[in-house]
Amino acid sequence: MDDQVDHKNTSLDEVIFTSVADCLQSSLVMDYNSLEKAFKFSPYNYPCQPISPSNMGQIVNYPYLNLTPISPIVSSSSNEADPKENVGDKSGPMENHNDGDQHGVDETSKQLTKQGKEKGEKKEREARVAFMTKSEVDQLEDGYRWRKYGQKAVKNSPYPRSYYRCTAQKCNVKKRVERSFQDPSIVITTYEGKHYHPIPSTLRGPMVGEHLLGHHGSGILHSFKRYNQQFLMKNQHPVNYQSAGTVTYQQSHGDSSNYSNHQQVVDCGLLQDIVPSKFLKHES
DNA sequence: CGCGTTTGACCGGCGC
DNA sequence: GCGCCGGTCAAACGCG
Repeated sequence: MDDQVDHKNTSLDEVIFTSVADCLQSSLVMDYNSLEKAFKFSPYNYPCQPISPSNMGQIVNYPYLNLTPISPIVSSSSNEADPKENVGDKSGPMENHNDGDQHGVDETSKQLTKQGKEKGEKKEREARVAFMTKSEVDQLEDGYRWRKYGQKAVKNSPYPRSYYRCTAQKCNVKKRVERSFQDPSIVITTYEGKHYHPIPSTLRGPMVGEHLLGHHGSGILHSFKRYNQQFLMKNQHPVNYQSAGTVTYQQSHGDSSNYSNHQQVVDCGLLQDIVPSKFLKHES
């Protein structure tokens, strides 16, 4: 592939957001596979993006990740009929999707495969959240246990994409891990779905996140959706959860800077998702 | 033996 | 209809 990023997909040349809010306000629909292209705008050009207290909420749900938001990029991951119709003011049947979708993507797809789909019913996908990680290891330690169920070569990339599924029972959260072909030191991890269980306590002992999430183990997307709700209130825009899409973060991984990184994250409002607003007052 | 990984086959969506 | 591609399945295999 050459340098041209001119595709049938929406051109990502226009896709530089400084906050999740920007992303959500945008009607842009970005395919997951376009993340790779989008990333080239973000990793080093925006090493210290403004961190909104809201988008940090997502990170809480993966307490093992010490993430620094770089360029949050919203991607519609919904397979809803036409993305063009999916964004914007769609008031379709998905607004109440946040609490009843425990059946998950996997079962859905499997059922669709083996039983055939209902007429006119399309497979729905969870919104996805992508993280960029500068790491030599592909597997991020995010506190959850994953089982690899597939690996595929990625077109135009020498690096394969690995598919993982959460090993927890009835948890259909999946993630994809691949390396950026433009910068092999960058690992792109995409989470899909939400955890409805606590973080396994076997890793590194009890974590803050485990307690905080214990009530429902919300998961990264849960917060994301909650953020959307906040965003909704702030902006009075109907935002379709399903079209909320992918948000991209960058993580510094595997060295002593982790902690400071984490501190930075917290300082920037990491706990907004779970900590009363008084903790955030200093920011506003 | 249980759990996780590997890997080729298979399937569905999509563009031509 | 055909081919490409992304995603998933599942048997075989490895490891502790």
